[in-house]
Parts: sequence; structure tokens; C-alpha cells
Amino acid sequence: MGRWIPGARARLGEAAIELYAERGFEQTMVSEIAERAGVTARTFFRHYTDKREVLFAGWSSLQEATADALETAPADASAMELVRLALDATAQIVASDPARARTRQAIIAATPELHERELIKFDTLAKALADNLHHRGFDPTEAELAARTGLAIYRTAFDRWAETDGDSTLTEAIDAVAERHRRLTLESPHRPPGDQAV
Amino acid sequence: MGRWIPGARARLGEAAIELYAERGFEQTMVSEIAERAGVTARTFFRHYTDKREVLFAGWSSLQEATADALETAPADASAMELVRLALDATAQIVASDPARARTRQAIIAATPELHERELIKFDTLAKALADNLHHRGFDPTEAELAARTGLAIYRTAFDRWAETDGDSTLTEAIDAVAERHRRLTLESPHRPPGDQAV
DNA sequence: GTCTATAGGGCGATAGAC
DNA sequence: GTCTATCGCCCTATAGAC
Repeated sequence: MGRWIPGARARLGEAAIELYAERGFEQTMVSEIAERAGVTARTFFRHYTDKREVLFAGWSSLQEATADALETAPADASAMELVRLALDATAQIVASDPARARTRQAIIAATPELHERELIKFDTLAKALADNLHHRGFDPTEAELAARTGLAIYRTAFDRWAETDGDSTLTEAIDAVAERHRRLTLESPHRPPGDQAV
Repeated sequence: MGRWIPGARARLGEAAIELYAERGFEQTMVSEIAERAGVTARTFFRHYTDKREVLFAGWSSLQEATADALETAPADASAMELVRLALDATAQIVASDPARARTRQAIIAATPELHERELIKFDTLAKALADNLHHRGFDPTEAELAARTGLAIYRTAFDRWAETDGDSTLTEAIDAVAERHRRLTLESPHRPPGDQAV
């Protein structure tokens, strides 16, 4: 007795996503996930801090991938060029398993709690990117702004990509949205000092 | 008996913010908030769906204010011009009580759970703004992108404003960051079709 | 307003891997 | 022997049901 099968973490992750997809996030109890994975509920919490975290287990690798992508970038690259490199690196990972990406997306979209968690993950990603840019010499405000603008582009592109049935790539979607962003900004009038809103 | 003092909602809101600031969000129990407000814990949950929601009670008025601001805008305004009007309207409300805004900010920054909730509120605001732009005739992608870009500008401006000691206005901070955003985008090279990342 | 189920944390014991 | 994964039982606050 007490003979435990290794790989509990992975089994818990699988079981959770299956159950969330089958019957919904809120309708799934931690004890059920644990049961399907062949462990106790207590073990679940040793691997994942809470029920939501299971769906975001891979995000640290995204952060590493973007950091790697920026390491090999030319030293004189502009802030937005670097952001684009980071987005492309992210896109490659996410789009490497489109079916999983879309399943995840469907689960998250159905549950405000999970949407909340996703947003803070995006925010963490943006923060990491901003720090990276800052270390490259950009000032904090510029780094923060560029990173957040990049995330705005990425999220919009992902939304479009996820709702189409896979005839175009995520990277192409990012290209298209980035170009839109350019035009949008060019259209917006320069507001000279002294011409401020009341 | 049955004699209750009106204004429970407001008292609960005050009590919650006081206690969150005094001893931290997690260390504060709902029963303590209720006690300080002179009601039962059950009453707390009738006014606020959960512990976090207390800090975001005023956000619906922000949404209304931005909607109003866009109603009076010229019909031929560009997407980013409209976004700027919305941000300025938001800034006016938020900056009308700078001390409160900064206290709130400090509580939220100290607690990931609250940060999460704040992000979804911002996202909801962005969604509402995007819908508004969409109804004005902009296509969904453009509306979504413009709204999210606007929020990126707003949040960066707010961060800068909140960490300085009130010698400049929030609206000025937004102006400055918007101008930065323009320059950042202009610097970023146009990527012609066919020149995509590997 | 009361009652209850679930999330999630703390602690000590145990059973494997090394 | 050490180190780490797992268990099981205790506990409390949240949040929803009645």
C-alpha cells in the first residue's frame, strides 16, 4: 500500500481539462479531478495552488521563450521590433497545438473566474517583457507601454485566429493586426501642448 | 429589534477599505467588515457578491461616463480620437479624489487576488468601449484593437501619475503617454508581406 | 437569517526514490 | 541514511442554498 504511480502532476492536469470541458469548471470538484487522476484532493493542491492554475501550467515556458527570442535580437532594435519578436515566439508555441489552444480558450471563455486568471497571466507576461526591454536600456515608461501595446495586438490577433477554422496562421494574424495598429495610430491626430481636453 | 440603520452598503464599503488598508485584504474576514458596519455577514453578501467586489463598486459609473463622452463626439472622429475622449472622461472621475485613488491602488497592488479583479474590470471597460466603437461603424477588429490600445495607454499613464506626488494631473500624464505611443509606433518598421518571421 | 458544502492551508506520518 | 511525493485528518472562511 502507499505504492504511488509517478506523474501525478501530469495526470491531474489531463483530468482537470477533461472534466472542465465535459461538465464545466464550476461543476467540477477538486475531489473529482483527484479521483480521476488516482490521487487524493490534498495532492492536487500540492501541485497546483488552486483549481484555476491547472489551465496555466505551461505559461512559464512562454516567458522563457520570449526571453530567449530577445537575447538573439540585434542590439539596435527598436522597442516595438523587440515586442514583435516576443509575440512571434509566443505565437509559435501557442499555435504548435491549435486544437488544445482552442479547447482551452473555450473553457476559459465560459468562466469569468478563469478569464480573470488569464488576464493576470497576460499582465505578468507583459511585465516580464517590459522588464526585459528596460534592461536593454529603454526607460520604464516606454518599456511598459510597448509591452502592453504588444499584448493588445496579440490578444486581438489571437481572438481573430481562434474564431476562424485554421486556414491562416497565428503569426499571420499578428502581422495583420500590427499593421492595423500602425494605421490606427497614424490616423490619430497629434495633440499639441496647450490643446488639451477640458 | 429589526431596527436597522440605513446606508448599510456605504458603511460596508467604508469598513472594508479601512480594514483592508489596516491589516491587509487576506487578513480581513468578512465577518469583521460586517461587524464594523453593524450588520451580519449575510448582509455583506447581499450588497457585494464577494470580498473583492467592494473595491470596484464605482466602476459602472466610469462606463456610463465614457459612453456619455462618446455621444457628443463629432460623427467623423477617428477611432483613436474617440478612445482619447473616453480616457479623458475616465481620468476626470478617477482624479476627482486622488487620495482615495492612491489608497485603493496601494491595497490592490499588495494583493494578487485584487489585481486579478482589477484587470477583468479594465477588460470589461475595454469591451464596452470596443462595442461602442463598433456601433459607430468601425469594424470589430479595429474597435477591439483601438480600445485595448487605449487601455494600455491609460494604465501606463495611471501608474506614472500614481507614483508621483500630485504635481501633475492624470490627464496630462495620459497626453504624455499617448504621444510616446505615437512615436513608438512610428519608429517601428513597416513589415511588408512576404517578410515574415520564421 | 441559518445551514452547509467546498476551497484551500497546516501538520505529522509514511512510502517510495536515490 | 536523505529527499521528495503522497496521504489523511484537522481546521477555517467563503459563498451559495434553503
